[in-house]
Amino acid sequence: MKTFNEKIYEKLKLVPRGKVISYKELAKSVDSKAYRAVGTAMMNNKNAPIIPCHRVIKSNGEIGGFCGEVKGKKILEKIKLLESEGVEVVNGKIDRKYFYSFSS
DNA sequence: CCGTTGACTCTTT
DNA sequence: AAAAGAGCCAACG
Repeated sequence: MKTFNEKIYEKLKLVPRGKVISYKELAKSVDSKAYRAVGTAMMNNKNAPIIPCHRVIKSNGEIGGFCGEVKGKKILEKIKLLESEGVEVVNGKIDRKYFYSFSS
């Protein structure tokens, strides 16, 4: 039995470049509503290189607090640059059309 | 086993 | 529109 975070990682890895997904949708993809646990899994994520955490965002289209307004940290622009490769980031937010869905 | 915590989300004010 | 409160699940001590 894989742990919750493992399942989340698998799903997240399936998200194509230029697309993003919200915590809720990600949790739902694993048949759970643990959107909180999803975020915790990302924080704990030991598979950092294989997990595009920056591709996971909030449902309202904003980036997660992990790079939103971290004083002293400049990762904010780094994330925006990564998303700019395929996702149009407007005012620090992402359009719904860039949201990836597992329901095909 | 229970209480606290967290990269969240939804509803109401 | 912005802010606050309640609800949600999993991991840790």
